[in-house]
Amino acid sequence: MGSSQTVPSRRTRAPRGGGDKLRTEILTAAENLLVQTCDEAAVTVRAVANAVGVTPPSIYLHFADKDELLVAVCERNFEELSAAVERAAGEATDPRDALRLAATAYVHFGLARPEQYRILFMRKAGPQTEQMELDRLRSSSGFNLLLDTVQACMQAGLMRRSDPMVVAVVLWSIVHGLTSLMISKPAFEWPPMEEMVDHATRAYLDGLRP
Amino acid sequence: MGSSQTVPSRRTRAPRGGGDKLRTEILTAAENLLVQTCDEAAVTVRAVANAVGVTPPSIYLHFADKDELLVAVCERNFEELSAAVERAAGEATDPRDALRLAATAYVHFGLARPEQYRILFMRKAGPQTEQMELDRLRSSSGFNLLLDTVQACMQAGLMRRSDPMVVAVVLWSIVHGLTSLMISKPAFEWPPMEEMVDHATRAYLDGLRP
DNA sequence: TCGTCAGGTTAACGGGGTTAAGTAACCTCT
DNA sequence: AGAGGTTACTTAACCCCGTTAACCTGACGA
Repeated sequence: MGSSQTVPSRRTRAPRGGGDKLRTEILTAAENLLVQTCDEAAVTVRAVANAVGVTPPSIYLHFADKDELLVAVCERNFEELSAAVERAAGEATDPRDALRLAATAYVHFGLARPEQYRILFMRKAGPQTEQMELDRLRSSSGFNLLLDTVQACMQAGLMRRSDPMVVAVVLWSIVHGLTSLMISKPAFEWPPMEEMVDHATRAYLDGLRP
Repeated sequence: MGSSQTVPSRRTRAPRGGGDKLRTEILTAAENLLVQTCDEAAVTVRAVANAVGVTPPSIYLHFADKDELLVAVCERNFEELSAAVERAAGEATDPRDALRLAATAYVHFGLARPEQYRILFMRKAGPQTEQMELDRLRSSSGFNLLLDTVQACMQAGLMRRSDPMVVAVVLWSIVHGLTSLMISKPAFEWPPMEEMVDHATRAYLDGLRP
């Protein structure tokens, strides 16, 4: 790989059917920018276009606006988060342990990708963007697995019977609360993350025993 | 009190010692903008200056940058949040109930001022801004009251002995998690707020019994 | 070969944060 | 009462941002 030029030497034009190639190039360039700078503000349309080797208006051939681009970038991470949580839950032997392992995996994943987590779960989204995100959330295997696991706990007699939706949302709130607080106030002297997650979920689930 | 003009007819210049008058005018104008539009993006330096009846550079006579202005606006709300939580805790008879009442008051307060809550607790702040916020947090009566109340629970035999800091932070995470999730995903079909807060804190505190 | 159309570009608009330099009202001091 | 000097601003401008309208041009089927 030779010397990387400062001006990324305009892309060669894509062949006839290959317009979608640019779309994925934009997505990976935007993701790289987000990860490298760790700052959503650095991901400007112009910076992304420049990284791809294209002019800014070309972005709008594939994304309606900047918001849609950011959401598309983070969709991938949402799938990965779902997968990581499911994988962790799969390691457990009983559904109660599955919830605890999933909780730790969730926080761990979020803290490893703070900017993406911030965009996914801490941002103010426009109405239609939010609707899209919610649809994706509800149809995601992650959230449904959470609900199912809560119900499995109740059926197995590990958890007092109550509204599973409330329990699921509260569990989500606990892990989201820890994750988002640690992301937005990194300079605070937080106790060790694993200790907090373990303590929180253990105590909450203990309090829900039959 | 005539007809309010579209162009707010330039302020009359402040007298000699009264330069600080503009500072408070800027703060209240910015707060009004934030509350009325319910959108942080609408609070631009230019809009604030225009609302006060002054030109944009005047803002910088009193605030280093836009960030400092926003933080100054929300400081007031932080004090109010502390006060509201303390007031609620004061209604309780035992420290365990104090925690529950404070939790509900916290979420209630946050949901009533979503944009301010977002700026205070969900934003990415610059390093020095964050340091200021953390100092204010640590020296706030609200956070110290939380810690004290947790310790009071332990001393009263209402709560198993463990690191009070962990318990306090987790309690904070629970209420922050609920508040911030409901703020950033308002279109989700959340169960009733009071039910969730009550369920969450009750279960968590039950799980922490000796 | 030639027209068409996908896959881009050029140029520009309006608005944002921020700064350097200028100006005018106020107060003091004689 | 008038001259400073300080305070409280303004004027003008810079650079970056998202976004749009209009144009261009190379690839490909007929």
